[in-house]
Amino acid sequence: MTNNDTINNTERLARVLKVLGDSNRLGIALSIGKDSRSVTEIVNASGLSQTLVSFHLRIMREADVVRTERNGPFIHYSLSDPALLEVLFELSRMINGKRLRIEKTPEPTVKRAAELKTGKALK
Amino acid sequence: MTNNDTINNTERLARVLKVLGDSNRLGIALSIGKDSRSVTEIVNASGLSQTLVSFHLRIMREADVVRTERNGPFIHYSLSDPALLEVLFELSRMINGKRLRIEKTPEPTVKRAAELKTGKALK
DNA sequence: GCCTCATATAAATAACTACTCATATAGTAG
DNA sequence: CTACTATATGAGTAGTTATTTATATGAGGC
Repeated sequence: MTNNDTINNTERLARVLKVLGDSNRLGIALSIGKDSRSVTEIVNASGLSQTLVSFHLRIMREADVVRTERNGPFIHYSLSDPALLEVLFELSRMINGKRLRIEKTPEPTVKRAAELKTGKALK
Repeated sequence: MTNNDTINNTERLARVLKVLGDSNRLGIALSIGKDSRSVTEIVNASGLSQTLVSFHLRIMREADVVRTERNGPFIHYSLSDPALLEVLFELSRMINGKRLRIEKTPEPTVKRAAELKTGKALK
């Protein structure tokens, strides 16, 4: 592996991180999830204007974060690699830590949740 | 967890992603790695100006991506959560796929490295 | 063909970001 | 205290980005 490859890999990674580093786009990615969603669905879920959603979807498309598929008058968007979600959840866990997770929290036990409520686990 | 928490979690995640979504900052984070590096070391490793490195380090510090510790005249920076590296490597693997890894590849065996050299593993 | 719905694109702009250059602060040695 | 090294900060700026408004394209039904 040449040094140049490393640079390019870093840059490619940075590009994707930047694309996801906008809360509107991140929200869109999370709302697509493992599924496939039409623009209208995304618009409704996000509360953003159709134009703005299309704008962000284009950026995500060009960064190859999402894929499109036409279905009649609809264009359905899905994550190019749904495994992205796991990475995002993991990062979210790291960042939001004891503050719980993004979306429906998948695994915290009742006991753990109780600790969080009392602030006991927050140090 | 209220809906508001979700929004805040998403925003916090986006903020960190944005911080890492600049190739200079990402490079700095990767060059710090599991270690602790002085500003001068980072400057030398990155080839960026001291001012620019300090500028980016401040952004990373304020996003809590890095921590500082003073040692005499030096200020050493380290990743707040070194596990961040694994997440970045995983994402990099997803993105750069068969195109090899970032930095010194941590784990590929000799055999694997040989395959990579011949391009055999690149499909 | 025309109408409607779904989506994309273009242009304009305000806000933000990375960067440079100059300067300041802080630690250590003498 | 002075000199030197290490690091941070402030001001200025060019370039980028998110957003809005207006308009275009494209598919399906009539």
